[in-house]
Amino acid sequence: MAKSQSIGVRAQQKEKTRRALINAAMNQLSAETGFSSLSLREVAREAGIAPTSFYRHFRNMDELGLTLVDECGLTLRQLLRQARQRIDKGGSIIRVSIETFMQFVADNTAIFRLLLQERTGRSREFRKAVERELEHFKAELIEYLRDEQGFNAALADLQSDAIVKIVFSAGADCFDVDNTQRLRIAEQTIQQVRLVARGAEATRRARVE
Amino acid sequence: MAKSQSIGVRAQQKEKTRRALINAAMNQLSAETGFSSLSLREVAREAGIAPTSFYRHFRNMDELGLTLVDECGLTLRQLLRQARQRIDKGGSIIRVSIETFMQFVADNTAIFRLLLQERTGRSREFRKAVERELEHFKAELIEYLRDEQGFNAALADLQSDAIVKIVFSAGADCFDVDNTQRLRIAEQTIQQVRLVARGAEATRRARVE
DNA sequence: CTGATCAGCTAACACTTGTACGCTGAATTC
DNA sequence: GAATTCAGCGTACAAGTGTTAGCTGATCAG
Repeated sequence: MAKSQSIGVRAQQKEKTRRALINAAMNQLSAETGFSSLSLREVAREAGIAPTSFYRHFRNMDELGLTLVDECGLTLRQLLRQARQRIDKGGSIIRVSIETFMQFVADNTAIFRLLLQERTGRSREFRKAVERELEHFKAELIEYLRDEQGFNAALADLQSDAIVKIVFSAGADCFDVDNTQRLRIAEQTIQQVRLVARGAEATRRARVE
Repeated sequence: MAKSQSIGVRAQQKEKTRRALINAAMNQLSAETGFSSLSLREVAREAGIAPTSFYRHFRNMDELGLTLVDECGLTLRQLLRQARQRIDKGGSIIRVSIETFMQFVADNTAIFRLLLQERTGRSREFRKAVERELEHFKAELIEYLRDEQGFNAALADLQSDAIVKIVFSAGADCFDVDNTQRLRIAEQTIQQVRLVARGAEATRRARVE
C-alpha cells in the first residue's frame, strides 16, 4: 500500500523540527554572536520547542554545530560542481568558480562565517571538520590541475593549496562589504589566482628545460 | 629627588594587575574556548582580583580584547622588522620573514588564534581592528615590492595582498601540529610565496613587451 | 484493538553570569 | 599633618545557563 511505504508522519514531524533547530541556529549566527556563545535555550526557543526537547535531536550544541559545518561544505561543493559543468559551454573556469563562490558567501554569510571561524576556534573536533571541508576543495582542484592542465603532482598540490587559501581568505573580506565592493574583491581574487597559475606555469617551464 | 621622579607606587601596582588581567585572558584563550565565551569573572579570578575590580582597568571584556589584538599585531610587526634588518647581512627575505612569522605563531599560539578568529567573528569593531593589523603588514610589503623590486603600484598591491592571505592562512594550519610538521608548512609556504612572486614577475614582463 | 514507542512538555535543580552599591585603607597631593 | 584620590573588596541581585526526572498523548507495530 502507498501508506505503508510513506515515511511515517512521526519521523516526518521529527525531521521538520530538526530543520527548525538548524535554521534557528543559523539565524542566531547571523547576528553578532559567534557560535561558541550560542545558547541551547535560545535556539530551542526560536525553533519553538522546549529547551529539554533539544536533546531528542542532538546530544549537545557541538553536535548541532558539526552538522552545520558539514551542510555548508556540502552545498558549496555541489554549487561549484554545477558551475564547472556550465563551463563546458565555454568560459574561464577560474572566473566562473570564483564568482560562484562569492555569490555563495553573499547568500549564506552566516554559515560561511561559522566555517571560517571554527577553523581557528573551539574544539579540535570542529577544526578537523572544517579542515576536512577545505581538503575536499583542494582535492577537486588538484584533480583538475593534474588531469586537465597536465601539472605534476607536487606542483598541482602546492598550487591548489595556495589558491584555496587565497579564495577562502577573500571570502572573509566580504563580510562588512556592499555589493559593488564584493564584485571588486571577486575581480581582485581572480587576478590573484591567475598570478599563482602563471607562477606555476613559469616554474613548470623552468623545470622542463 | 629621585623618589619624586619615580612613577609612583600606586600607578606601578595598577599597571601590574593590568598585565595580570591581560595574561589571565591569554591563558584562558589558549584553552579550548574562544574569546567570545570568555567570562569576566574567570579572568578576574585568575588575575587574583575581585570581579568588580576588573572595571578599574577596562570598561568591559571587549575593551580587553581589543587591547590584546593591538598588542599582538604590534609585537609581530616589530619581530618582522628586526628580521628584515638581519637580512642585510645576506639571506632570502622571503625565507627569513616566513620563518620568523612561523616561530611567532608557535610561541604565541593563543593570541595569534585570537587574531585570526576575531577577524571573522564578534563585533564589527573587532573585525576592523584585525583588518587594520593585516593592512599594516600589507603596506610594509607593498613598500618593499615597489621600492626594492621596482613593481608598479597595482601589481605590488595585488601581489602583497595575496601573500598576506597565504601566510596568515598557513599560520592557522599550525595549530594542531607538532614541530616537524610546522617546519614542513613553513617550507611549503615559502614555495607558495615564490610561486606568487614568479607569477608577478612573468606578468610584469608581459606588460612591458 | 492493544501495548509499546517516543517527541515534546513542565517543573525544578544547582550554577554562572554581568553589574550596582558602598566601604576601606594605602598612596598621593597640598 | 590634613584632605583627597582611587584600586580593590564584599555583598547582593536579577537573569540566564545546561541538564535531570518524570508525565502526556499521538503514532506506531503486531
